[in-house]
Amino acid sequence: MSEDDRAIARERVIESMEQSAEVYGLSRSAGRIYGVLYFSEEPLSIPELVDETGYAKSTISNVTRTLTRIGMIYRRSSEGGGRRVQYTAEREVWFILQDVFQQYVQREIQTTLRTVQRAQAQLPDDSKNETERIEELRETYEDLQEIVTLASEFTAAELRDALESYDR
Amino acid sequence: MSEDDRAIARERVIESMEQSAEVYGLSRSAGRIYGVLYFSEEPLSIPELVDETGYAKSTISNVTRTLTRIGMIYRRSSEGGGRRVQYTAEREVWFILQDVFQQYVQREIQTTLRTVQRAQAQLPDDSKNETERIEELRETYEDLQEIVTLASEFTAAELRDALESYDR
DNA sequence: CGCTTTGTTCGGTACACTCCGAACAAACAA
DNA sequence: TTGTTTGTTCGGAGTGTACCGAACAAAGCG
Repeated sequence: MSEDDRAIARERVIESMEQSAEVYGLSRSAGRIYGVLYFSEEPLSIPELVDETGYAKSTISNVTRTLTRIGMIYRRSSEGGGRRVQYTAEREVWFILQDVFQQYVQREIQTTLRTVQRAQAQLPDDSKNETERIEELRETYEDLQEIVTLASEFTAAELRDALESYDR
Repeated sequence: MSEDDRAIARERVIESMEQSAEVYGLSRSAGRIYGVLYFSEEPLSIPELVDETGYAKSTISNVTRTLTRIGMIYRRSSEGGGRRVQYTAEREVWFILQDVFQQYVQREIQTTLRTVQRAQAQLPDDSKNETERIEELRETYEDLQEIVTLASEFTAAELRDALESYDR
């Protein structure tokens, strides 16, 4: 098993992370930067990330900021006392997915639900077309909110177990 | 309760759908077109959708195609025998979310899992850094795949019930 | 057969987004 | 102090996407 083979396998997985990043609304560079940090043994600084990824310093700076904001990587204010900033990856993918879920899906469901509830409050229940539709929407979104809220409190294993053991 | 109030409530909800569409990777126009169809009592043709939404005919044509492809709306080859194509909305929001899930999330998880499995197969288990990381990834993604597969077979109510009644 | 209506396709414009490089700020080293 | 390293910010080039209008195809109606 050569070092080359390991590097190739690593590269494939990182490419896959670039792909996934796009699916989750991030840039390819974000996927690569995360991937490099994911496989790195030690924390990396911005210049080191420039070397590893080939991206410009400014790109690294901007992308690390957003990755830090959404909790995919962590920023440590240097450990040698120097000015260098160090980054490490959150390696629990499940945590990351929960965060993305929370920030995008859950938020979207909540605002939609609020809009629907407000719209419904201003309408009478005279079963006109709009009124019925809005009622249906509200019910669905209340279910959704409950599901997402519960799911975000589970670990992946618990969630899997809950679904596998559920008897209809 | 005036017709105006109803129209205003309707408009608010449709705006919310435009927003949601963007979250799910669709265009705003897709959200509005779906929303108009969602509230419409009868099926609508392309010219009618042009009137209702203000979008250009070509935009309606393109967007209805993609909405039809992903199952958010249905296309009926005219019911008066004429050439007009009629569109109706899928009103079960849960079905739509399942489809989106299936097409985007599930697919992404599957390709990632395949990549990780292939990478792992080419590496020995000598517990080097890359090898460990890839093993962790594989486990997480196997859990994820199982969760998503199971969840996509549930109705919203069942899923909610499964989570609510699960005792850790 | 024209003429109208409907729907698709194609080229173009406007806009947002990604990434780069340069300029700048801040801290350390000599 | 001056020079060097690190990190952020800003302007711009390149690219993709949404949407529009025009041209075109296809079908019904006189």
